[in-house]
Amino acid sequence: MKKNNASIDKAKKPRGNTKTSRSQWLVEARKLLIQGGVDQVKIDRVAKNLNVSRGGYYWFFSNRQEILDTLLDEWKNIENDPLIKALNGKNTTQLDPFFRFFTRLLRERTYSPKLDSAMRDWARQYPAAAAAVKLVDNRRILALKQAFLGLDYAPDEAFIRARILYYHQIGYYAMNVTENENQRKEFLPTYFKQLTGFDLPQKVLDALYTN
Amino acid sequence: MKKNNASIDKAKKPRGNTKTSRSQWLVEARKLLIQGGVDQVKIDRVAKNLNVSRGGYYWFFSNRQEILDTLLDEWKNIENDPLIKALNGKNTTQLDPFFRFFTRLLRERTYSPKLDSAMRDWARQYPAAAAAVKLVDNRRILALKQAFLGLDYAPDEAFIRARILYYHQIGYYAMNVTENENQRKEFLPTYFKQLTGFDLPQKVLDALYTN
DNA sequence: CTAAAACTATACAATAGTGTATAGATATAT
DNA sequence: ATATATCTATACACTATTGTATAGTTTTAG
Repeated sequence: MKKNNASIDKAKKPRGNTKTSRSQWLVEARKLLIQGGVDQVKIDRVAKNLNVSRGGYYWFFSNRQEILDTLLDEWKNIENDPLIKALNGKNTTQLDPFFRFFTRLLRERTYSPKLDSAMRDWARQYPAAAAAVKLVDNRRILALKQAFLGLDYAPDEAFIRARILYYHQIGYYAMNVTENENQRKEFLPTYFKQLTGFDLPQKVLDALYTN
Repeated sequence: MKKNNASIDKAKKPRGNTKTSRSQWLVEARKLLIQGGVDQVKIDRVAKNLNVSRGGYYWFFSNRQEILDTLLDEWKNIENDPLIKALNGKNTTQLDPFFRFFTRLLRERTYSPKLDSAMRDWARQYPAAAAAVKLVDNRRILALKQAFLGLDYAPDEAFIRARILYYHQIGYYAMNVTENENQRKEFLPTYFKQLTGFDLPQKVLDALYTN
């Protein structure tokens, strides 16, 4: 039993006739963004999904653009990027970053490829989103390049391999591939070999299946 | 000098007070679809871009959905898929399909990756679009697999290579990469080697630079 | 118990977009 | 020339969505 659910939001008890919080509006708006893209993030639909009238929205945000920009900022924040975290952990072997990277993609727990896609779509219309996407992509590709350098690839090859691996993943999700986790695990060793140039150790594969 | 511009549309001269044609509405709507996604395809904006009032739209189409569905159908049609055409041409060597495939992607003349992206976005909201995207993707991946089989890869490896190559391209464009044609040509040999397992012959590379 | 902070709900005005109805314009066939 | 098929323009009704204004509710502090 949790002592105080309100602490999820601001760690302080709300005073008045409160049903929602700023972060609840954000969570619900993010869902709509993921499902249907920016244009589907409509204040009245968010309110409806929160079982609340639109009125409260304008208490937390000044207009529609503000919640969109907030979602963009949160996504852009490096602290929230599971892929970067996966690549930057502590390593026993130089392949560790790749094990973690693939695991993260496979599991789709902390990483939301659909949110990424939504941001990419938005980027076509909205320059600020385009800038954010570029930043995030470059950051990830650079981190991947570092990982490939750790495998002793020459800088040029490391860069191209980083791009192929990253672009491939983007495409994989952009395609909305409907494989389930087990099917994806089946293909994993072949993908891993092709994309990194190294065999996926049986130990690592087993670990993916057991927990 | 063209004899008759109207022949572009229906090969018959329009009779009355005509400023647009069905296909002009489609062309203009497609532009909006590419630029901003389905939700940005608004009849009044298409009309404005055609310098015409909305009135005429409902002569050619019965409602908004109809032009969207028409765009989807046209895109889905295999006859209009430059990537399939590229892969299915006549070959001197077994690498020819790949030369043509890469050329098509590089040139971006007949192939519109942005339209592909827009369709993919739409697919998240609209089941018919999702089905079309799946169909087109599977068709292309299968054609790529055939090309890889021509290089004597085992069926499994051919399939995974087809996917990696295709997904990679999807991602490449989904990322809206801002490289110009020359930059892309520079990377081409390394990409080609990584993605096909074969060297790009100097002759082919030269041909890309000269014409 | 009461005040007031912190929202919520409702009503309203304004704008954007769709679809319909209909009168008007015009190029071609005859 | 003129009839008519083939559009175009305009006006209207309707719906969706945003933003504002304001009165109402409720919970906690004191």
